[in-house]
Amino acid sequence: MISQRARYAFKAMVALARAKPGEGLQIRQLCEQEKLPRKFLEQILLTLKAAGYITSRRGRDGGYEMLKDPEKIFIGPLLRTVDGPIAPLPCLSRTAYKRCDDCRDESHCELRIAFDKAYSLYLTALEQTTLAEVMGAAGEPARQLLLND
Amino acid sequence: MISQRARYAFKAMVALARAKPGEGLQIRQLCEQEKLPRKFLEQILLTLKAAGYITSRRGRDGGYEMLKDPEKIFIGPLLRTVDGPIAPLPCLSRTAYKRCDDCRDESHCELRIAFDKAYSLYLTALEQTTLAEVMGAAGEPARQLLLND
DNA sequence: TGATTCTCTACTAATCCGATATAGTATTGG
DNA sequence: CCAATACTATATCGGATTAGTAGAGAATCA
Repeated sequence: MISQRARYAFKAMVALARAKPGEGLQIRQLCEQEKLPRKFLEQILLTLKAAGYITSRRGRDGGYEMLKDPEKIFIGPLLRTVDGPIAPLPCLSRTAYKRCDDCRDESHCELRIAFDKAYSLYLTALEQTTLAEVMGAAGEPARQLLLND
Repeated sequence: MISQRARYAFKAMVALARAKPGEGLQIRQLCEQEKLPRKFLEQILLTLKAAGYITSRRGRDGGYEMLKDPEKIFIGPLLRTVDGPIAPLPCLSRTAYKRCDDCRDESHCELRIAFDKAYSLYLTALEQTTLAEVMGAAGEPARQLLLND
């Protein structure tokens, strides 16, 4: 399960992507529109800003605004920014690789092999899907799930 | 990241699958061979037993033994029995489906759409891979990762 | 200047995770 | 039969993480 944090981040990004360019949104509007807890959201927006996704202005007419083109925002990195590493095992992580303490031979580790393929597919999909695509698909008539668990 | 619990479970299953049929392993052997904390492992073995993967015998020459054919043990369900639902969102879970509280229209939810495809691929892979396959692959010469994160 | 809005750090309550403790039940060799 | 052995079951616990709050501070603009 992804964290609540990641969900809020995602919702905020969608809202900001929908706002007219040049016109940002204030945190108050974000909270009210999407029903997000304000102070928690503040933190999240700061990390999104630090990661270069959005920008902000202080003062009377301040607010947050999308900085990066939604067609260039990929779900994978966005998720990683707020939730940290995505990999199911440390030894499968590219951004936070760590050898398992007790692992004798990584290339013959059953656990690693068990998750390698599945995770590779998962990550690739997340890294190729853009925020723009997702928003486009959400606007269309209706959708069928591909599959669930 | 999968839990420590799941890792221990996995290791124990591999060890039990390797043991000769008819000859089980005692928990002490499992702990020593794989360096697992004993009391924690006991709990895990109980849930594996409850799920029908293994069987056990009490008393002096007791122990645990593989019950299910490793060719019929799929990684996905195995993971689910120890770690619970795998899905990144409750609304994408088949075994533990739950609607998100604030969701107006599930079929147009950006968050859901963003993870649908990736998760579908992940789950399908995990549900098609067997313990036997993984153990076979681990025995072969060397392996290249498909990809990491 | 002062109202407004973002920024930054610290804090907290609740939950989860990994692990241990303890008491009990079944089996079997002697 | 009994004592040692091994599994069963439940309660507990410390530490880490998560979700969220508090409050002081800094920028902006009328």
